[in-house]
Amino acid sequence: MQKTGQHEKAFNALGDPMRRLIFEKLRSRPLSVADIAHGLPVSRPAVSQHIRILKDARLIRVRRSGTRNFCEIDPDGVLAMRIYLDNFWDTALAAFKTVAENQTDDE
Amino acid sequence: MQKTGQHEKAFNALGDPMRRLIFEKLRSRPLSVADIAHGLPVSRPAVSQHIRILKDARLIRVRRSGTRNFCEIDPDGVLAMRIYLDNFWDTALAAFKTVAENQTDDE
DNA sequence: ACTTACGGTAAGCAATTGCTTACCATTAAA
DNA sequence: TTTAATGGTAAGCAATTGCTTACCGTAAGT
Repeated sequence: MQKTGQHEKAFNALGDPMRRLIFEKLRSRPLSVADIAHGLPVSRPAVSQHIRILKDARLIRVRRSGTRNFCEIDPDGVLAMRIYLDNFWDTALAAFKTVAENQTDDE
Repeated sequence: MQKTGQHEKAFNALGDPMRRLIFEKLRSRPLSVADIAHGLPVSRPAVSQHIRILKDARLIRVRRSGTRNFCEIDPDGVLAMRIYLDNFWDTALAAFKTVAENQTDDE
């Protein structure tokens, strides 16, 4: 009973360029919200809102430390997308084969 | 020199629920535009517009046959996303390790 | 030639989304 | 305790996006 689409929210979250940018920033190391906002062409509250969406999609995790919120990649959401795409890939290629066979249906 | 982000358009395209639905419909077999629209809660022109975006993202291909346009999965866009995520996965996990090591920095 | 099926495009509208500026709460430093 | 740093949330606005209807072109069928 897999709860329909953990990947749905993830795709939705990464559908936005700014969120992909934030996601990329966290690729190599955890950063505080302010750190993330620094250098981005949007305000800090805007970043906060993006962070919530990324968190809901389980693409990042937020860990509080003092007054700062450190964000880091959450493997769960990333894995969900990988699994979905890997699975999609397999069935799509299988379908391709079937079509090819039916097309070369020659005996 | 990889041309910055073939995956960008793909993530953008799959960021929309209706486009994910269309994408899913094509998973097992090619379908005409009308076939895709049939059963969806939106008009056929709406489907046409989604198809263009999916095509631009190289997630689907369109092959004309008589008066019908058959859509099918394009492995290119899917592969681009897979490669991006696989790569992301690797570097993110490597970063996790580094953090863990520095955290247990006890001598 | 007429008609029907298929489907792309444009214009306009409605809903959603992303951003900003407030404002407030919490924690650490003075 | 006062002050500064950090950051979440709300309200409002602007831009984008997705949808519809209308229209037109092309290819098959009659």
